[in-house]
Amino acid sequence: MTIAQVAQRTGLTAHTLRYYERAGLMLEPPPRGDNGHRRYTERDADWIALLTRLRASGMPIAAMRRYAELVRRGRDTYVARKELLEAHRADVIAKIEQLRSDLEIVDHKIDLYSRRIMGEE
Amino acid sequence: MTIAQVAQRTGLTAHTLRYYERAGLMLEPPPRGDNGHRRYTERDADWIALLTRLRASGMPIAAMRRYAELVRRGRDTYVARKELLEAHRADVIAKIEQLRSDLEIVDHKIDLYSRRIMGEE
DNA sequence: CTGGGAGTTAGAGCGCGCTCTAAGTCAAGC
DNA sequence: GCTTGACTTAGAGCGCGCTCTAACTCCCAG
Repeated sequence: MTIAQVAQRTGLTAHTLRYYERAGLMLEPPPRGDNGHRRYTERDADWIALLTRLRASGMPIAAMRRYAELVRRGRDTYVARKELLEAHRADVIAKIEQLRSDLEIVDHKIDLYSRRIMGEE
Repeated sequence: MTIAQVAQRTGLTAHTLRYYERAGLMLEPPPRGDNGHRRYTERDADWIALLTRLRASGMPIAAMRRYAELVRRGRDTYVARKELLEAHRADVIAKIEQLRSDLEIVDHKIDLYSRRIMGEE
């Protein structure tokens, strides 16, 4: 798989894929073909897909790097990995709650404007 | 009210309050005392509190500026204000949905590790 | 043999939202 | 008078996550 294909598949750009690699997010740097081009495996693509999900949920690059390091270190980091994800999970839930609460104010304001608009017309 | 008091109350720093003012987020620049210091009114503090809620819900500074402009322009912008907030509301809801969906993957992974840890011990 | 297209690198640049610095003014307390 | 502390300004700097540029190599089609 070429970098362009992985980009296509994951929605990231080739630039970003190289950036992620530099940032230490890959389990191992993808091997190169004779021409020096990266050749990604299916497993790489799956891993990158997972990264995009973690990223989309607001996990910082630094935490993703820590996670990648744990995965690289193998089976005896299951507990640490689980803890890392649980911490992230708590962050996400807190964020959702925060958004929900802020949404109330927005809704309230919208309501207010609705009534004012009604009152005028 | 001094800038420090408003900072205290809103959780922003004095630096940020001045930045918001420069960014055009205030309804009007707070008047100054004889010493040239800003003197905020209760209404200013309320407005800033609203800004922090909008900000916390992810509204960009630029959108907050547009909203402030509408408020400054007075009563005949109710519809536009409502539309702006409704657009923001849709953004927030979409974000919440996105987070919820990403959370599923995280939960799934946590589950996986739980079972692996169990299996090993 | 000549383009064109896809990849490579190191490193610069950008947009956002602050955050801080430097240099200055002013008022109150010792 | 002198220090301390709260404020003022213009503008620089920062952290994050990309995003892009320049210069290069390689390969293939015409």
